[in-house]
Amino acid sequence: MDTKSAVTLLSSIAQEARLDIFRLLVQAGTSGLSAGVIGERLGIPNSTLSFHLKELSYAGLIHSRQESRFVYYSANYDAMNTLLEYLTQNCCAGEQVCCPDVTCETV
Amino acid sequence: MDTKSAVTLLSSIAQEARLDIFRLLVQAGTSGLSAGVIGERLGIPNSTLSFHLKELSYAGLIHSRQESRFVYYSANYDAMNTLLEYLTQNCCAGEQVCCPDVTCETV
DNA sequence: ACAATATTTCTATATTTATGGAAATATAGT
DNA sequence: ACTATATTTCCATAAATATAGAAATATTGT
Repeated sequence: MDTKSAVTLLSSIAQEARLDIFRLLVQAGTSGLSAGVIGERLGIPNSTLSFHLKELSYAGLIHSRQESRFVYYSANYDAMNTLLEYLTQNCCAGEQVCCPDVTCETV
Repeated sequence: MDTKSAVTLLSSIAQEARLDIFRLLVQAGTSGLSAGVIGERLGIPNSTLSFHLKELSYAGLIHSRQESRFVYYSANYDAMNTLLEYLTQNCCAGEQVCCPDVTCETV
C-alpha cells in the first residue's frame, strides 16, 4: 500500500455519513445491507446516500452486488485490514507502547 | 469515541502530507522528531508543515513539546489505538472474516 | 542588544467536497 | 406494456481545505 491509496481509503471514511455507513457495514458482516436499509437506518436521503456509497466503492472500502431490485453493499475487510496495517507499520520503534488491541471477537 | 471525534482523527490523516508525517512519527517512537527534521525528511515547506502539524495536534493524534529552540512532535498512540478499535468495533457479525493482523512487533 | 536558527502566523488563491430536490434509470411482478 | 419499488444521475449551491511566500515571533548563544 502506498500513501495515495491509503489517503483515498482514509478520505472515504473521514466524513460523518460515510463513517456511519462503513461501521454499519463492518458490523453487518459479509452479507451486507441494501442501499434502502442503510438509508433508512441512518436517515440519509437517496441522492446523498448514493453519492457516499459511490465514494466508498471507488475507494474500494466496500463492495456492492445487485440482487433483484436491491443493491447490497458490504464491507471490504481485506481493504480495511491492509489500511490498519499500513497505519501501524513499524510502529513505535520497538518500544512496545503502541500495541493496538484490535482482535476479532470469537462468537 | 463518537463519530465526530473519529471523523476529526481520520480527517487529520486523510491527506498525503499529514499521513506521511503521522506515519513517520508512529515509527519514530515516543521521543518524536523536531518540526525541522520532519520538514527536511518529507520535503515540506515551513508554513505548509506548520499548518499540517497544527491539524494533527488539534485532532489529538500527535503531541508536541518544546525543547530549547526545537519543537518535538510525537505520535499519540492512545488516540491511534482508540481510533482503530472504533473502526473495527463489533466487526463482521462474529463471522471471523475481518480479523486485522495489527500486532506490536517485539524487538 | 545582536545575530543565528527554528517555528508559526498572515495572506490570498486555488481546489475539492457535501448537500438534496427533481428527474432519469433499472428491475421485477402482473 | 404498465405499475410499483429501488437506486442513481444531474444540477446548482454552499462550505471546507490546501498551498507556500513573506513577515512575524520565539529561543539560545555571544
